[in-house]
Amino acid sequence: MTVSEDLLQRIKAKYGDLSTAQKSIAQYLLDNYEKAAFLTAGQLGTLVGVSESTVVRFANTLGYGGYPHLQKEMQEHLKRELTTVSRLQQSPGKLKGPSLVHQILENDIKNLRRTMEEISPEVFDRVVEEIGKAPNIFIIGNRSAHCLALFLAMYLELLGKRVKAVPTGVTSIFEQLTIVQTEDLVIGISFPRYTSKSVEGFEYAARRGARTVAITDSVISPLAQLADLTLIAKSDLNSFIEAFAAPLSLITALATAVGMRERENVLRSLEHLEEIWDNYRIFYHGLERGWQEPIEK
Amino acid sequence: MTVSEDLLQRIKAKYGDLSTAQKSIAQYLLDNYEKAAFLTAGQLGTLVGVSESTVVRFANTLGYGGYPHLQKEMQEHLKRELTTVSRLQQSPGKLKGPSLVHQILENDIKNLRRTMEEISPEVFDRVVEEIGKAPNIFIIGNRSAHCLALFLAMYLELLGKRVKAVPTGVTSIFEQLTIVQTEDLVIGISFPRYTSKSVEGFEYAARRGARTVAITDSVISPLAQLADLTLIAKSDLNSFIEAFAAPLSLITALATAVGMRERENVLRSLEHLEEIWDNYRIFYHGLERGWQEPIEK
DNA sequence: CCACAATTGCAGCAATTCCTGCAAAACCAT
DNA sequence: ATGGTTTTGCAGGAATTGCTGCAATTGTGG
Repeated sequence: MTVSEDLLQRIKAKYGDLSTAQKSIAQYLLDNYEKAAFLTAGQLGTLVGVSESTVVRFANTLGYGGYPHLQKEMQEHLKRELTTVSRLQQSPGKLKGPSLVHQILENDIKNLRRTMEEISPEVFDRVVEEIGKAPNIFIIGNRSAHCLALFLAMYLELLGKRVKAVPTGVTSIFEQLTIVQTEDLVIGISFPRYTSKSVEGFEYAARRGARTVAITDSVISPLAQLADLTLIAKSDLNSFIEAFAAPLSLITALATAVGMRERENVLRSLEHLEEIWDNYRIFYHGLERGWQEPIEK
Repeated sequence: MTVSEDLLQRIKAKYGDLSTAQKSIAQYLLDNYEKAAFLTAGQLGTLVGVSESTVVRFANTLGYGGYPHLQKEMQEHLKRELTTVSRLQQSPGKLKGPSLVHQILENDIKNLRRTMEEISPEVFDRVVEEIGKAPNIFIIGNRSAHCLALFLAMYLELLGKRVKAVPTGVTSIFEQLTIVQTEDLVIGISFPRYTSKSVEGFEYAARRGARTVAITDSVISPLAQLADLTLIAKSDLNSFIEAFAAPLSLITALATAVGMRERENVLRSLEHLEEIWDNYRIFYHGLERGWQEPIEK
């Protein structure tokens, strides 16, 4: 816990006693430990302009058992930085222990970051294209992913698309997919542990020649193997429940992008909807906020 | 640029040709490269449960010159993630091409952060209590919030609770809520622009003397006024679509906490479910991972 | 300028990590 | 089952990386 601080503090504490060459190493570490964490003693030495031995002795001076020990500490520091929200680190004694809520929200933040990192804007755009021009859209999603499927379906419908969420229900997925045609788009949403019905349904659709998009958690998911286009959203689960924030966010982005693509149509049909919503009092009227323009600084 | 994609793409390309042991390595790398990047071949092998040799051969199969080469690639990937994220953090929305996806995911990260700051662990715990001891639970959620309601309902059901998601459907919310009793718990989920049906239904339940919990976006939301307990999840919308990542994450945390509260019961009923799942082949079997314990340090 | 101390780099040795031949085990299709 | 193929782990040698004695260098105060 205080491990990462240790490194910085050790350097600070001993900095005065260090020799010139060692000071330059210390300097480099403070500025670039995210690079240094991966270097061998020799490489680090060359980079800083000192010999390998000096680097080793530097580690010893700081009180480490050897260079590998120092290196490990840098790596821990790095890992910590990756997974922890800086805000939490800074906020003082406010939180006694990282409560469960915090752990889970933090985990979802990590998933979102990672998703952001791995998502390919090109693929994303092409998916938006596909959704835009597809005459019919089928969305496969079972169990927990069904909620995601419904969400996507609902918004695409709002945007004037012909959409059908296809869960296993009264009729099997296959039956519901018999009407799929080659121009149609099938979006499969599935995360570990992938439900077999979803995989089979998706496979069936692919074999029938439909265009296929997978929203899943990794390139090696069974859906990704079958799909024309794959969008990755991370969903590391560290409990028995899926962490679906990232997939949901991705789906939100998808729907938004589709909306942007056909701005005119969408605005028109939204205006129309507003009227309906108003007439039928769909929304609560105590706190009506009205339409909000995309703001954000 | 394409360096980091290379690793993923290589894995995807060769994944089919890999053996079982190698697949589990691939799996581990995709989920945990931030840890794997620091490990030696031997350590990685031990962690995944295969021999060092298999790890080395895995690297070769992917086309790398050896394990160090593969390792270097993971490190590059990691470094990239670090720098990208910090860049994104520092200048939100100021990127050269701030793609829509990034904007939206980033916005959701912001929502999660603010939710994390504003959530009260005490209230959260009390809500968990309430859920735990309630004989029946009703979850009100309409339109987009319906997905959230379904999600929560599904998991609570999995945990052995008597739950009913109450959307406007064949019968009105009121009709569905006539059976509510004073010991029962009603959870209302609603975000701007609050659907009137949800507010009215929630109000009705409150007047009937049920215990009430609101999951909503602010203390001044109509639901919060009526509820015994209120959980705040931020959902700043910067488009016509709600950003529901934070509420979803909060709900995930809720369900997890409830699960933890009754660990024994839950584990027992999960074991039972595992059997059922297995017998009926609910999950896809190519990539079966089995039950994973909550790990993380 | 000299003597002495501290620091540095080299070179070779020690330790770790990685690679590969080989036999046992697992798998698979008869 | 059975024979053949593939996969796996082990063991030991190869390569890399880290450590340290020693001599050269630098720096310093007299």
